[in-house]
Amino acid sequence: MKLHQLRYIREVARQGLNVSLAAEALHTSQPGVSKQIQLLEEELDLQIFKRNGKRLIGVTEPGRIILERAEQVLREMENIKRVGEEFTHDDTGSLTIATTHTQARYRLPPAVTGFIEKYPGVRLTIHQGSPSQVAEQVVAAEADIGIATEAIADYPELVCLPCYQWNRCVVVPKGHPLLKDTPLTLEKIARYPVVTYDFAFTGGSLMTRTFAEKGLHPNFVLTAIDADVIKTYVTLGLGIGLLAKMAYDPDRDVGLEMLDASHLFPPSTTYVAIRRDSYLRGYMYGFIQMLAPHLDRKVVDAALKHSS
Amino acid sequence: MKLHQLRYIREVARQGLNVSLAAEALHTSQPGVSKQIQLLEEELDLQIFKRNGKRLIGVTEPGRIILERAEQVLREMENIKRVGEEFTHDDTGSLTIATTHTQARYRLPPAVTGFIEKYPGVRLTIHQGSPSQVAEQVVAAEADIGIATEAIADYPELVCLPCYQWNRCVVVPKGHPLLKDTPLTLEKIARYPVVTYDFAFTGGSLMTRTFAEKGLHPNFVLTAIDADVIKTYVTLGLGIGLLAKMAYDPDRDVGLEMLDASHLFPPSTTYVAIRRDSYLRGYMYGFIQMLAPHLDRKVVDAALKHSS
DNA sequence: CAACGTTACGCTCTTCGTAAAGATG
DNA sequence: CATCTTTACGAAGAGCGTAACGTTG
Repeated sequence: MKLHQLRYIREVARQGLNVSLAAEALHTSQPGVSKQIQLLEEELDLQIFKRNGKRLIGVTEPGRIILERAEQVLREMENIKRVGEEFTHDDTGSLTIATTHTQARYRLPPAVTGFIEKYPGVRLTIHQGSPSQVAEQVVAAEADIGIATEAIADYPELVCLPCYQWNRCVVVPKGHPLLKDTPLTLEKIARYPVVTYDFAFTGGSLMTRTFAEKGLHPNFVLTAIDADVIKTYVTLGLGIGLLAKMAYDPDRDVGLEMLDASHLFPPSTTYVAIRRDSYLRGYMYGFIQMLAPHLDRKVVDAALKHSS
Repeated sequence: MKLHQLRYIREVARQGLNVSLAAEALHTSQPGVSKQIQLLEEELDLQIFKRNGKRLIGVTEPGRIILERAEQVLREMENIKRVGEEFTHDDTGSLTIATTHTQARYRLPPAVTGFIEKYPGVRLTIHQGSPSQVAEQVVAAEADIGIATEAIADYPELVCLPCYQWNRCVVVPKGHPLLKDTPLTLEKIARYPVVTYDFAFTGGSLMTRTFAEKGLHPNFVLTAIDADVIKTYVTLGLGIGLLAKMAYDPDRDVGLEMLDASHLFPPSTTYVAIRRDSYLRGYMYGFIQMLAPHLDRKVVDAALKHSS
């Protein structure tokens, strides 16, 4: 059993059971891939792929299990390589962060600025997506770190660390009647059309639940994945905006006013998610701590170890 | 980076940093091992082993991490091999169980009997040891399954499943005054010299704690790791025995009488422990269920998946 | 000097790529 | 018949073992 053979079956599976594509992706010849897969199947004495004549048409039950395990092995090999890099070039490498729009736009910038200043040799990449996409990317080891608020604690492969809490606010166009009608309540919000996050997104489902508990069903005229889109439509007078307080910027959002709504909704917690089995580079610990000072190396290591 | 290289560094570490011994254990030549380790270190661009001239005298910090990861990789390769065996020879293989004396002697026999009847092709091995030794063996993948009562839930690498509960009894020589002095209490037990389990062993520490809570400090004249030893000395009149109820056999223990002590001590739970990342053969599920019928394949898989 | 690790070298086995042949839809 | 997989074969390369050399305590 050779590592190459595991790489080959993984790539074939990833390329939709197309051996030719896999060979190309691996910068090798197609017959070589074919051969190695046969050898592996012969050694294990079972079929990994279902075939119809010469075509691969599926993955067998044992094949599925083997593919999972193979991924694990290859990830761990990556980790070993990382250890080498960490100890010889501890200030160069790459960091890929998966996160949602709101975090990327309003919460990460200071940490990112500090990071590129402290670790100029590290290539930083940010992938944006829905919370579940964020989680999936970390699970698939396409991202080193995931930052999101929802749907991220349910993956057994991930360790989640509470990063910070936040709450919501209402934004309205200047001169809106709600500005004088204090204090703000859920009932008053529900009288107006509401523009807010897409339900799949940060805190979306929690908001509807909070309204529903009071028997309220506001008119959600528009749901977006993007706080800037929400604010744009509020400016246009489409309705009032309900979004993360951190997404309101008094300097920039000149046509809008903000009303704190922290007392109306339970606070949400944003988490940092890491694969349990990943080996973290020094600068990754650095980034996490810049984002949440209480998450120092010890805390993160303890969380990783606690259930590895 | 080759799998062989990982095997080599693992074996060298295991053999106390002796390359020659490692080469022998791996059935290969010593220079080959030396060479491959050098190549690996060169590729990773760091030292795995500390050297004094040509002697290996220690493991470097990155080396320690790499060795851990290498073990993980090699274990996972073992698992893949197992998958092959499971699907081609699903009724042959081996099962190694690590457990304590009391479990092996009084609780496992029916399950073992049933097992060898149902799976005659599987070679069964039982390793006996203290609870911590049991746990260590499972962690080191020297045993597939660990069965013990204490000190086994603290290993993050292991998943523990509650197997069954049990409690204690007092055994006394025939005609002992305690037999007529009902009901049995802790105070009455403490009046006599006590023969019981070694403190490191099943329920030992729990018993002393229970006595101490009542301000009692019985005279433990002998502590043993073995229920049969305890009973032997009780027969000899050294004191009264305090042991697991399952360890009393009315047919065999002819010179002894048993007094239930379940009401005096909190019940203990015996757990089955498995490495989180191990691939279980079908017959392993079979054995576990024979031992504890509620632990069917679904339950075990759920527990393994829940935190892998 | 005895035990241990490294270097040197020739041999073997594996792997890879190219070319050709066989299946599939 | 275009696409995809397998078979065949020759060349390059990696790993292994023996033997000789260098170090360590």
